Amino acid sequence: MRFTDKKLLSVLKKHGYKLTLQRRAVLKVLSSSQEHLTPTDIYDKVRSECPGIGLVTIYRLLQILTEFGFICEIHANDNSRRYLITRQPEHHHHLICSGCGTVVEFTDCDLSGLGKRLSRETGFEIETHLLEFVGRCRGCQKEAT
Amino acid sequence: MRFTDKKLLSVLKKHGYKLTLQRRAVLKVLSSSQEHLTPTDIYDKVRSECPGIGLVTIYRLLQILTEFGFICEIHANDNSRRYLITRQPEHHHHLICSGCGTVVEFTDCDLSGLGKRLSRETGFEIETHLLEFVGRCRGCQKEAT
DNA sequence: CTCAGTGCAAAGTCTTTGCACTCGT
DNA sequence: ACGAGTGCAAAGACTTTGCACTGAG
Repeated sequence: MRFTDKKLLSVLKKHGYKLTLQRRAVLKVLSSSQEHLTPTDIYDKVRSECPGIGLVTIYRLLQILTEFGFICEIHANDNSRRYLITRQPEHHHHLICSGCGTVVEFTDCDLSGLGKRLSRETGFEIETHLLEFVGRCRGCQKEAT
Repeated sequence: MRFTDKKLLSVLKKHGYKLTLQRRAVLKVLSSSQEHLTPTDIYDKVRSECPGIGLVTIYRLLQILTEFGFICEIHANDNSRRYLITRQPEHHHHLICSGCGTVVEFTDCDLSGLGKRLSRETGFEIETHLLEFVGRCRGCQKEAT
């Protein structure tokens, strides 16, 4: 599941944000991408549709989306800095392809048993957890052979 | 479990690295800290013992330690950039206190069932995973009351 | 004595901020 | 027409690199 750009636009509008060409273009790119993108990745993709756009505009929209919880970061892909993708608002996790960067979201992870055990052993009061799986998607498996 | 500075020094020596005062001081700070530290955090801590040290030296040692796999990053603590801590070399995970930043390592996580299910459902060939729990340690729970 | 290691300063990235102009409402 | 939003350029924050000096082996 994933937000459409229409949905995102309507939320922005409801909160009094203006629906500029730039924002429409960025949201289109974000909502239709399966990969986790850096601000610069988004910039490059958006420019074909919206040539004059500035990188700053992307940073500013990303910040707004983050406040709404529409953005989440991918961590497992080490070397890189800060990867972003639109998301569903419920608690969820990611399965990331180490080949092409495609991200699949999944929601069901039963970690309550492990959480309880850690809590018992360490005295910590568990608040949340972060879980990412990394692997190769079908396409990238084929490529490797 | 955690590497002592002695152990780390002996590995460096074995690989032909010189054991300078600066390196000794940084390793002492790293190996005795329970928190995840930024390069600047380390810098501040080391300066009391080794006043003339440069931040650059810390970056350079961190890079060496990373190559050996003695460093790992903490991700769950959002806002911040790049947090570091000495580690045990086996596959392991972290339990992080959202109050004081203390990090506890744990090794046993049974995610093979979940991994298999994801693999079946998505066609991904799972390679690895990243798991972090965030909570409040005993001390920080007391503080809150 | 030798050269890896250091610290300084400068350069490179990435991100944010200030400001005048533009365009959605 | 108004003010949020934009793009430029400049400033900040973080990290890496070049270079001459220092000190561990």
